[in-house]
Amino acid sequence: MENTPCLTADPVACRHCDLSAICRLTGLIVDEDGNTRRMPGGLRSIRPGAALYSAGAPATNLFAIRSGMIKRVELSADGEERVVSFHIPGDVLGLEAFSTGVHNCDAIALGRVQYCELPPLRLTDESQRSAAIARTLVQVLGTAANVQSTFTRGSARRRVTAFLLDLSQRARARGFNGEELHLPMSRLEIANLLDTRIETVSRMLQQMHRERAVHVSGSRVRLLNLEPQAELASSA
Amino acid sequence: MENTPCLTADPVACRHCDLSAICRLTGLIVDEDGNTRRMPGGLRSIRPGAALYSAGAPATNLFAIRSGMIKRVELSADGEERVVSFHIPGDVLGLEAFSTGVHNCDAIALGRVQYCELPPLRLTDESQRSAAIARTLVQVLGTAANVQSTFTRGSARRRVTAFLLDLSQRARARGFNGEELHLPMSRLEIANLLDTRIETVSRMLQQMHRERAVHVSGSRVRLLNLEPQAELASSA
DNA sequence: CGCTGAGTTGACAAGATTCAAGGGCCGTGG
DNA sequence: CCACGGCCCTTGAATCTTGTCAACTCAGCG
Repeated sequence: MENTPCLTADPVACRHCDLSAICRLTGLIVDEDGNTRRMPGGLRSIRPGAALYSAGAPATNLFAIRSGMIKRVELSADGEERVVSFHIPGDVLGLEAFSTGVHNCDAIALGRVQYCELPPLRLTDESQRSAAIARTLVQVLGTAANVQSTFTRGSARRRVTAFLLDLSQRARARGFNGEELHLPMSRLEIANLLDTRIETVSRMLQQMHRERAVHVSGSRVRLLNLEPQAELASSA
Repeated sequence: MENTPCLTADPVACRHCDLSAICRLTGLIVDEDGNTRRMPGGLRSIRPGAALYSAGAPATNLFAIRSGMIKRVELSADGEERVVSFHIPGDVLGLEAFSTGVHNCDAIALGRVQYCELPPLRLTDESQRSAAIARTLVQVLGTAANVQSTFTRGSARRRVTAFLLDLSQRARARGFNGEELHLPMSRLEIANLLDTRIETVSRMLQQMHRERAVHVSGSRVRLLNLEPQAELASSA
């Protein structure tokens, strides 16, 4: 009766969303068991390539992705784009910029994206609720902080593996199928996340395909026998 | 009359410390203009190689480095050590682990380190102070989160450059001399931060030395004409 | 039906790692 | 005081990995 939903098509349930604790605290949703209580401002959506927010814009709101995927990108001085992270339904965006109050990267939709938008949180009052929200923020933020540099360490093979495993695990944590991935982003965008080249990503995926570690077919990747590579350089 | 203090020897003033806002909020220090009011628990110190905290230990306290430097290291499964970050006086440690309540890396002193230790913060009460503290935490954490993957991106040359510039900038922000660096860590530890090899770090430093970009003499490095190599993109 | 853009593949060049050897510094012990 | 060994850093040469450039396939679309 419960078919695992598709990462790139189906919306995430509130109970799997990082924002749900805050939503409940702020009284935006009442219903806990997965059903959406329509929020003030409603469930919004943007089209492929559109920006959830842009670098330089004031950062006051929080966003929770409900369906589709987002890439966060920084444009370096020389016009190269570097992908900071990909986000799936259940992820919260906007928190990273709280320290400066200004977004430092663009958040671009890879395909159609539905999301919830939270009005600015007021942490300034004396309510118990305010403190509880702050604590939750510190937690969410701390979790996110401890991640990302895995993707730019080690060999190209290890990076691609880490990328796939990370995506798979996160999908599973949100109630999606972690074996059957869709990858709505281009090879170039993957390469920009992993700090390597498009040809290298392609070669690694094909190599892993030949070795039956994954099954690659365009943007569709099935994880078969994917061992997290410790740190490999030379093979005898 | 004001001689800029030495990064690896002199203590940082409270006014340059990230923790000072919190110290003031919690009433631990009263004096704002750089003088230390002895804190409850006092100014502690550890010897070279000793741990400020270790992976797996419960994370409740905050630490502010007053003098000396700290490396944070993760031991990977295969026994390799990977350096997560270096910290200078004025930096706050311990916050990264707030989400899990358990430290995920070791914090090791590179030389003698003096530090302040803050007892567990209680964010649970309803006071205005509590909310203010939480806001400060979110800010400090957010700033720290936006950094680290610069060091593992791009060519080896770019990484070494980024490493030196980052250290220099942070030193300056704390009131130290940003041109004359001491580097109490070994080449191996630098290499482990930059995800490269000790020989590569050595070669890059010597190359930059020959080009008069820096002046290298063992652990002493003077920045002369260090251009940030393409794709700077420092996130504010 | 040919254009276009994304993905793949091959050949070669550039860059990084590996292996090996040597130099300098420092503490220990003769 | 000097000799010695250990450790860290540097340097060179061979090798491997990744980047670069170019060609080709394939699917979508006019």
